[in-house]
Amino acid sequence: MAVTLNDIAKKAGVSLATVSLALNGSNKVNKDTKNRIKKIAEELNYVPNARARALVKKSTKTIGLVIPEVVNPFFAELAQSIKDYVRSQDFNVILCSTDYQSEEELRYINMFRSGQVDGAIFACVGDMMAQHNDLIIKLVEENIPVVYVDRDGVDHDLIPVVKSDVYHAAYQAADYLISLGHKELAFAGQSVERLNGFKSALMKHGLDLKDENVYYDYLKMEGGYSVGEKIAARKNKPDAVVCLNDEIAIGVIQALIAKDVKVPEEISVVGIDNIKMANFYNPSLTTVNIPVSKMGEKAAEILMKRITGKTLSPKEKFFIFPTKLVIRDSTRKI
Amino acid sequence: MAVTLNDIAKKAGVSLATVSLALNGSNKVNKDTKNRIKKIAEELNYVPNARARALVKKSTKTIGLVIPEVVNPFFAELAQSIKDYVRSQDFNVILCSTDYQSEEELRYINMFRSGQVDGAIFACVGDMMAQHNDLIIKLVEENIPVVYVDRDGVDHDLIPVVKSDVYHAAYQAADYLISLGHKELAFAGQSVERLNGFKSALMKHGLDLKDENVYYDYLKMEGGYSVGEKIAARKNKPDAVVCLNDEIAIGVIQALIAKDVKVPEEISVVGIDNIKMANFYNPSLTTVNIPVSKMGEKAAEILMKRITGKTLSPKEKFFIFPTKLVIRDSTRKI
DNA sequence: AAAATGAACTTAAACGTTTTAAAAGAGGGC
DNA sequence: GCCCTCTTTTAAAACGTTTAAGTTCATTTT
Repeated sequence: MAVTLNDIAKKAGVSLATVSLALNGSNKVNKDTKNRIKKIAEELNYVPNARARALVKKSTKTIGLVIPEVVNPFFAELAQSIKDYVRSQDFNVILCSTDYQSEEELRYINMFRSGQVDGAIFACVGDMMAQHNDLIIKLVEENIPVVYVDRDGVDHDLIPVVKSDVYHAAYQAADYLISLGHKELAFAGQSVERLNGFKSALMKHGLDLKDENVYYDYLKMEGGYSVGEKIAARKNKPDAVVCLNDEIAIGVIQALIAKDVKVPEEISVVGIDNIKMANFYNPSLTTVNIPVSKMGEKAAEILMKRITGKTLSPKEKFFIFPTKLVIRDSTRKI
Repeated sequence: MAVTLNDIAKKAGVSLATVSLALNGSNKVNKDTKNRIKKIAEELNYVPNARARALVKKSTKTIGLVIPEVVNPFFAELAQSIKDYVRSQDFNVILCSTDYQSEEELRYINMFRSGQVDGAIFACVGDMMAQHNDLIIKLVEENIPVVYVDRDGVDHDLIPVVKSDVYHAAYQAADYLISLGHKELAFAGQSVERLNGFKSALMKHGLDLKDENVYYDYLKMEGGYSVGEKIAARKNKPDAVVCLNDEIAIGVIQALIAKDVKVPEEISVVGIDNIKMANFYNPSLTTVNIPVSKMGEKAAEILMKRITGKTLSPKEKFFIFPTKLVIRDSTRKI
């Protein structure tokens, strides 16, 4: 059906090897024959068989990207930036979203072991599911490079980690709210690291944290909405809330507004991530920027280095991006 | 390095063929040997080489998904639903986003021709870029099945199209606004089909459309914001605007509010798509629902049918989904 | 003129599976 | 002992490349 090297070889009256060499631009083949072969290939509309090539080269020029879901601006942007980078190196990315299902991650790991990809990036599925770090370590030991992004690193020399300082992000958010005069801060979302950063800011200013002010749950936008409803229903409301991410923050705000609690007049809300929508929401959202695109690009760059056998600088084995407070309209001075 | 059929064969004292047969569950091999082989495979932690398998089976169990960008809730949801469906058939999806670049689409088409995928879905890159329908037709003629979603179909028997009735969606939006008493409607975004639907509603009610009320441009959220600013700056403002999609609508609203034009009190705004954020925005967005997930699932189902050689019902060759008006708070009766 | 060099091309192995056709072995019936 | 049949196993081709190791033949070197 499809035209192969052999077809070209016959038509050109040379051996299949010559054709291969010619099309790959080897300088061991005569210029004239090379051109002749190239012309014939063109005419026949030849395109090399990627499957055959993959077998002999032991490479599919494809990487796997494991994320919890695409329908989440943060991961979408991560995916985009990673795709953009690897694409520039003529690689492709297989989209592996797990929907926070541990078994799905497992299936993907097995697929990776089969050699369908040359490497993989595992993004942040940290807190909320059983991890397969042991299997992932096996994977890299079988020479399939892996890099983690925003996922708690196993301390393994062969698994580089690209992170943002989310501990500090939560700290910044809380610290800013306190500097505005807020005294009773709440936290929404499930992430040890962020919660700890949040706590450390309170501690620094000698504020204490009531249990009822911690909504430590696996939340999405709808979950944020429920938290907002719960807060609105309390007699003693917190005067500010730090959310694990912007989506949750938007959910919280929407619920508060719906229950006639004014944001930021009565309660200040801050998110983390700085997704595009944060700037377009109403009120626009005060948040802590996480440079997702840069992180994705860096992770991809590091993975490609590993795939091509380049050595990493020590810094690249644990690359941490700083976060930055972005002040908008969902917070105000008391 | 990695363990192969041969390794198992040696250890089991049988031929490589027997091992292959055994592991693939053939009933031509003795039960005892089968079990013995399976046990050894287990012990050695064997996993079949996907690259070799792909070569002989002429299948990679992978499809390509071509979309303009992932960072767009509509396409993210489409991607998610397609991934979910094909995953249930043990297939994977390669993420091919073009950033609206015609050449990128071209590169992907060539990659598809090389046999890296068993089929492909091309989503909606219709109006805003040079199309490669001719090359895509070649692709399917080379036996790589393709389905279009929300992309203007070439009239080719081998290219099924899954669509939503966006013409009608725009009609519904405009019709609803008119029923609320609005008389001077504007349109924002670049899509012939939607603009035509919009126009037909005006026509039906005998309203005419001034040129200045058509912001026919390739827009994203930021673009919507500019349009909102322009509208806010006009002395004679339209009293309602229909946007190509929800993102643009949100941009428009955000700008209007920033310029102290109240939505919906002074201007009603309606979107199309019904992304999740439409319900969480403030004001929540009146929009026309497009069942993206269902569309994605249907497209994937049809593609898988084509890949596995099943025949399609006539209906499946042109599958069109109805749209539905969703009334929220960004519109009001005059 | 023999030997050495080098350019241009070819042979054949390799990659790791699947799968077809053939071989080998085990019983059974005559 | 021979022929058949049936089960189990194996050899080998095929998939379409890449590439290391030849081979051929012309040209240069000594």
